[in-house]
Amino acid sequence: MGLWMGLKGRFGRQGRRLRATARQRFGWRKLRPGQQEAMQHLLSGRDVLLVMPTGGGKSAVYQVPTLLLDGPTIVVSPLIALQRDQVTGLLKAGAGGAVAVNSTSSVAAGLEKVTAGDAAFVFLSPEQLAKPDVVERLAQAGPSLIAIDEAHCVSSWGHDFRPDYQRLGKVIERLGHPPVVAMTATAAPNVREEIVRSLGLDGPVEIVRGFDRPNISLEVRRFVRAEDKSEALVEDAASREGLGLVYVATRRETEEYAAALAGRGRRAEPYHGGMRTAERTRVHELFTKGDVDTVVATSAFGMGIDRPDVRYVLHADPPESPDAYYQEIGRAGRDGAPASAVLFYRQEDLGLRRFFLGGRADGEALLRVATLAREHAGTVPAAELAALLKVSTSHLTRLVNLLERAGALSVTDTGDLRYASGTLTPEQAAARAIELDKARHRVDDSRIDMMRGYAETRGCRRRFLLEYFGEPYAGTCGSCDTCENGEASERVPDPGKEGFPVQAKVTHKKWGPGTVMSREHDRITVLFDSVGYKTLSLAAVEDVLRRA
DNA sequence: CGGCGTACCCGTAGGGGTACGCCGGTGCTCTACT
Repeated sequence: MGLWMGLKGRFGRQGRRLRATARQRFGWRKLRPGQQEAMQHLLSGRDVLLVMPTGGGKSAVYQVPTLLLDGPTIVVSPLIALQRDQVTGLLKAGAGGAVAVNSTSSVAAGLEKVTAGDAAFVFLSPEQLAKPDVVERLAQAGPSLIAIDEAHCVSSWGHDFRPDYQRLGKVIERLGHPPVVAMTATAAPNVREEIVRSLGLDGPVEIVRGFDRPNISLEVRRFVRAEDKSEALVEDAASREGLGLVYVATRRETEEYAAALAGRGRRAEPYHGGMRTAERTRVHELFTKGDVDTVVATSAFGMGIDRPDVRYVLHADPPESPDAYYQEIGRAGRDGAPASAVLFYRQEDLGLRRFFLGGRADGEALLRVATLAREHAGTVPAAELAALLKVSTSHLTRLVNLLERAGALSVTDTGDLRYASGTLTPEQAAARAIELDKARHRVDDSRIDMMRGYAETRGCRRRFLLEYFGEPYAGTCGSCDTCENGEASERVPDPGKEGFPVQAKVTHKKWGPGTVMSREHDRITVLFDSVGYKTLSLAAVEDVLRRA
């Protein structure tokens, strides 16, 4: 059956058309594993969740089918710079018109191109798609596909930072829900679930390829004193060959480390979101040309960077989750040659990440939004409510998202709000919204705990990461520090066939349902729906945990 | 959450101790003015 499907997929008529289009219009002589499969699912009308490393050819998955379908493909992309690069690339390839619709040029003129049929690809930010008239125009153009680039942003940016990400599900519906492909380079199982839920994907095919990056060696170096850590990092970076990245947590650190490395005779440049655009562009170009040794950056440097020969990615501070960490180290060694990822770790440095998670939702404000919406018979324009409450529209969007999930509010196609529940009082609605927000906070917190788990594990680090992403990994990798010093092999877990094997569904007395993500010889880590990741001692687990 | 700078204490000279407040990431968009 599997073989037959494979043959049918490879030699089918549709497959031939896809490969011919890829060759003739884009000059790609071969499709990579997973690409054709994803394309065929899209052509047959299925939604697809595509998890592939950067450089793995995710864009091709929507680009090729677009040329076989009527109507434009709408691409949701988080950064204007990314949109620009993609448009330039498509225009150069001459693969149908492409346009980016954003605040840097006339939105009306861009949409005109789309309705006139001059653009097979339209790139937009979620913020553009928050405008009902923009969505209306796109709907009229009869889109054939929707592609969500960097789909993990739905989860990592959608809650507070860029709340319009949480509204994309509604937009997809409004656009008639043509086949959707959500693309990302990393996502743990609960992040994948959130992407699917939030976008409202309909029975999506999940395609995961190239997750393990065996050419990247993994190492964690632990420190007690901050000074020792930074000295060791500078020493390490200064002695390395080739192009590299150093990730830090604050803008100030980018300057400090870059200066320290420059003092050691390295061509080092800082990069962060607070720099002037021209300066950011300059550093980006130096990196693209390879005219720099090390870029010292906050998380602002990443999406859209594309060099195959990054040899090392050092972290002066841990990121907020293994997802973010894997994304950042995944920028090393795309050429397949050996590369290293080293985390310079102090437990205290996780504190800043906990701070960045931010505070709890504003209960007062939630109650006021709910109360005002209910007092209004019918609908209220969101802008009016924002003015009345004296909050920014993005803050209001955040509150509305929570109240909508709590079942108290609904948002009309034109962006107006309506109190949707006949049974919930505003007080109950606010209380529910607060509970939802708390739950998300618990899960985010647990991801920081998992980052600590990675840094402090004495087992194989690669196994830790891959199991975190839901990919069972037998044995040890041989190319991380714990494998090399022999500790990992002493700690190979028993497979746990009798008790709680990896991927087993379990139920906890207090935390409810979850999935076993990893085992060490004396403990297991379980991903719970309600509270995120919890590590449990096997000795103490019998009374509280059972197989579901 | 943790690091860092500042003010202040002590008690008579100078610097060590501590308490307190502030700061810290990611980008879209729209508006006003050059």
